[in-house]
Amino acid sequence: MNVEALASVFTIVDGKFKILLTRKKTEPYKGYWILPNAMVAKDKTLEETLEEFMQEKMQLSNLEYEQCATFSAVDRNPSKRVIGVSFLSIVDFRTIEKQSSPVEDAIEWFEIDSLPKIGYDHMEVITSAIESLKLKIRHSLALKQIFPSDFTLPEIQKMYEQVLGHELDRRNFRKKFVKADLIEETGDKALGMNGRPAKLYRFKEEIENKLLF
Amino acid sequence: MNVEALASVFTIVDGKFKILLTRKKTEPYKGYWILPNAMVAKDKTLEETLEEFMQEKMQLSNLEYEQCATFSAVDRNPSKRVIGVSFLSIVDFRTIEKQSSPVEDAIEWFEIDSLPKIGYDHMEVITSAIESLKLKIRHSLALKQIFPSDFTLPEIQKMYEQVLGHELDRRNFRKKFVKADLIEETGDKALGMNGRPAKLYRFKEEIENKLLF
DNA sequence: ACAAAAGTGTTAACTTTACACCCATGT
DNA sequence: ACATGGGTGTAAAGTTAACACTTTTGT
Repeated sequence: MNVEALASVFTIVDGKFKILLTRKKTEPYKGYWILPNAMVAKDKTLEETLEEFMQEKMQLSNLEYEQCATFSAVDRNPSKRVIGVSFLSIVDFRTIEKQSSPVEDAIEWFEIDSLPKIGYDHMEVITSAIESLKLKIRHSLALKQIFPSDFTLPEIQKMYEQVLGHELDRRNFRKKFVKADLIEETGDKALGMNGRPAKLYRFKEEIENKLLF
Repeated sequence: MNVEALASVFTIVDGKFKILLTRKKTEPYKGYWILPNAMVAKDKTLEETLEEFMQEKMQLSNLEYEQCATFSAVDRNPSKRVIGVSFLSIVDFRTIEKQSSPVEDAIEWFEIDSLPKIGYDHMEVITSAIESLKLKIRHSLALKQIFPSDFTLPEIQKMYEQVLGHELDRRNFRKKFVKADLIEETGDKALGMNGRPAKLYRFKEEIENKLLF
């Protein structure tokens, strides 16, 4: 039996939620986009397999992965039987850019509401990952992964509005974060936008994993 | 690569939370207790494999299983490499009793706070299942599985207290369930105990999956 | 000075908690 | 009649939701 690890890696670029996909170069599903994935070797755990693959082939290191779901439909891969274990990761886009190698032509970030044609059962995997993500971002620790430092409250609010699917009140949103004792001002301001510049924040060193929404 | 499905089946007997284990009859881990588990065949999904096994070997049919976690440590099984996918199920004990066959000597229900010696990495699997259970019973739909009908509020409260690990106020507990519009009286009362008999309830036909705690 | 986006405070509605007495049964 | 456990109401505290004006920047 073959077992593969699949990664649904999410990030935020310019206030838009995006997922990392790679284009398949060979049949089956040639030209379709799929999730990064790697077959598990006999002497590796799923997590080791995934981390190595993501580092070597996707130029993404030091990501944190969380198990998400396992897919075992007999025909999910037409070539051979493969059981897929999916992982969820959320990263800070600014960190990625620093690490990324010059050119990786078959790797791209897509907005989650305008995905290209997806190969295998990966649309199902993505849908399940987004559901897990909805649950996950309700907890404060998850946010610290996406926004390790230097975020503005309007930024983080926009992310919530996209993932939760509805608008939130700016004043109440701010109050929630302040009362939860999660963030502190860095002292700087976000420049380069229209209007009054937003204050920059970071998450405090030691935060509890509180339920926020 | 071998892949197995593992089942953590929970129930309540006389107000006590219990988990189903089987005793291993052969080496390795002879005499230890382990979770029911079945190797996945090439032409079966994990869910099919588990359902068939539980029905044939454990005399438990029509259970609902929910995926829980995947275990891939290289040495988790000393004989050969096996990746384990764990499932969580919660059942009404009265339903089981009706279905169970005369004698199954190596199958037993254990209270979760006094488990026997556990083989393989199954203690880790159980711990992870209990964590998932804690999250799960906060949602109303999960409760409907354990208590399909004819439960009393004190019963369900005792379960919450065990799983959540702290005591709850009887009056506020009741109010929460009534306001959530989840339950209705059957009209009968639970007899055979000391004190005033408790009213019996059932969950309403169509309930939303609300967060209760 | 105007447009754009950020920051802030107060009040009302709702939810949660804390708490004490009465009720129905078995012995 | 008494012991046991179940059922109920109310008030205070805390939380959430609704809402409008002022501030800081770029043009």
